[in-house]
Amino acid sequence: MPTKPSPPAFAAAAGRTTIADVAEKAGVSKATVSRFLNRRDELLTPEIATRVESAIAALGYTPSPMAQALKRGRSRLVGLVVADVTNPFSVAVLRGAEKACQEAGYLLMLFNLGDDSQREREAIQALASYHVEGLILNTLGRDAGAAAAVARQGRPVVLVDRRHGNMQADFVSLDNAGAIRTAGAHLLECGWDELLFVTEPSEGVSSREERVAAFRAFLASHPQARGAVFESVAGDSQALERELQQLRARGRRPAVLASNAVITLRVAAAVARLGWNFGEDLGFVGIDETEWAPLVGPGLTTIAQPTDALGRLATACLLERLAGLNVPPRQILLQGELVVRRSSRQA
Amino acid sequence: MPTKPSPPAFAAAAGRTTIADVAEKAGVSKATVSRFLNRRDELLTPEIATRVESAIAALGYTPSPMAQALKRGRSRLVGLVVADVTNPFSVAVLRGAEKACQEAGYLLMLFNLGDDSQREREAIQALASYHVEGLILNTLGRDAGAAAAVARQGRPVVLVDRRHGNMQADFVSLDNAGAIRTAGAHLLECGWDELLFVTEPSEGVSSREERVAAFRAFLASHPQARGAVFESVAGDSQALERELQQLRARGRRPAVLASNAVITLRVAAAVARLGWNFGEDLGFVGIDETEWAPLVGPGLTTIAQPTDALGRLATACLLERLAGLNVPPRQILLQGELVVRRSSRQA
DNA sequence: TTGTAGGCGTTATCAA
DNA sequence: TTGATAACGCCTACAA
Repeated sequence: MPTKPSPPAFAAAAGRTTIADVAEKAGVSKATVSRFLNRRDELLTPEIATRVESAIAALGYTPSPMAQALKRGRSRLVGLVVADVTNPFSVAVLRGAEKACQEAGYLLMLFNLGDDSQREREAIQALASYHVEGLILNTLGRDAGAAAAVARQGRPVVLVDRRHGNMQADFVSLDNAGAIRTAGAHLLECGWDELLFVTEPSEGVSSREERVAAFRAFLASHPQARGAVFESVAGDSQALERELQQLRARGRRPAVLASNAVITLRVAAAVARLGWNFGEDLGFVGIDETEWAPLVGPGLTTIAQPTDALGRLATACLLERLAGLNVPPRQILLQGELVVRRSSRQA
Repeated sequence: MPTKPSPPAFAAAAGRTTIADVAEKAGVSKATVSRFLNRRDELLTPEIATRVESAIAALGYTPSPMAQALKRGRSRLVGLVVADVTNPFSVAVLRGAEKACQEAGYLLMLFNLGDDSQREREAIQALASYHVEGLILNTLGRDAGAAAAVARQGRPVVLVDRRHGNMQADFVSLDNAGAIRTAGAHLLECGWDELLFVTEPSEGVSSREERVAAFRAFLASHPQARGAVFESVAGDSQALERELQQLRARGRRPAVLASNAVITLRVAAAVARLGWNFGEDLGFVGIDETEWAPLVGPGLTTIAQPTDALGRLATACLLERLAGLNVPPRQILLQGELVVRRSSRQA
């Protein structure tokens, strides 16, 4: 009994077309096809080159990135780990990073932690196992081990918005101190002088800590302003309302500086429940520009983060490292932009 | 001069530890390790099993998914293509899908089109080249070819929210007609009887078309209501304002039904510019629940889509197909939930 | 300039 | 029950 004579043909039909198929069709060796693909410069006979070229076209051949990765150790994959995709800031950064990756011929593999910082190690390992060439991290970095291990393997890591304890890596972020100063100065200029900085509990998130510290520093250097810090926890809206009432009892020109969009949402909800009006009963500036900021109350003044640039720069840093750049960890801080609306209007 | 005697040691240090390292350490063959990993049932000598086990633990070995994918043709990767990550609906679906994937031991590879439908083919090919086992598509499907090719290769495709012309595939979506009926009936009950359905130009997006058609059907079956459809294009806010003014001129109880969150944003902006109040000058219901809906004006009534369930079900469909389920394309329609706020309040 | 052969890390087939 | 060995699709010395 003759065994089936056509296992290769069958395989080709079922699977995708491989370099061997191209080689056969062109009547050359696999090596020649590979060379044609990678280093066209290495003078191939024009005739052979065209033969290979048309075979590739005819078969619609594309190299398998997985096989390439396996062989060369490079995958043209960049891993992006986000603490929470639900966060518009992260999504905006993601888009910037994605564009930059695309332009450089890289593919972005996204891993979302869903705000479960336990999963960070798992995420990094998963990504590493797919041989991502580098990592962009917008995470807590509670578990320094995983990222450090990747870095030690010589794969560059870039941190966005959140530093990781002692990790040595490029870092790209909003200039938090500058943003706070801008916001605070704006509020003061508009006559709001009893300030409350509302933030999520810092829980080790560096950007939150930096913003609080910057706010305190701002107060110290502006004696004409009075201010306090309030940590708003997720479930407890009553505490926030009480705090706002006390704030208003303290001064005639009270204002809130919200440390991010999540807090802005909470403050806006509380203000609605209290029946107050932004820009009259309470001044307001929030970090993070959102599509809905113009629509809440009379419009909310915000500090817009350069999210697209953050994503692009993070990617750029990564690609430079990939290209061999070997300098100490860099820190890139970008300015926020004040978007004035009526929540901070002059008295 | 002796050449370096330890290329393997070096390679192991620089790269990751491989199955060969484990085999060596345990004093067995690679095949045995592989068997231990995959089919523990195939009775291994307990002693060998433990030896392998501890070698794996000692080395911290994890199999390389890429090598596995290369060998078995399966990658434990699911591809998700989104027309626009900026869309909160897509992100919410993404989260649901991601959870389901994680639970099943799959990794989600995200590709974002950035609303550039030209890139769909490119996205699908990129994903396919990484041997994703299946595809979840939340896209226009203008270019039927790419997805169809994947499907033809026996890789399941699931469509979310948007159908693709003639493509035969599982489809998971909001029950658009039901949602429109619910919203319309609610407005009528509350006394709003001069309706305007505002939508983005349909541009071949099936969900948009279905919603418009459902609205027309609703009008036809409710003679007491009067209504019209308005297509709002991205840049032209003036046209929308004019339309709203005409609407209000037509009837004493005018209301808008917004076909999604993008439109809700535009309508809210127009209403703010006109100085109107939702729930007084204009009734309102919008499809898509958002975090900011409670904060705009007196609170916006919405139809919340079961985004998490959509994502999970899409994944479930995919996994069933992967497991060999072979039935004709299914269509899974989920109900939306009416979230009543004051924008639709009774006269 | 082109082809042969070996190996990347796995799994699967076949002997032993 | 275990171990060689040959692929998977690709790249790259090295040889021709």
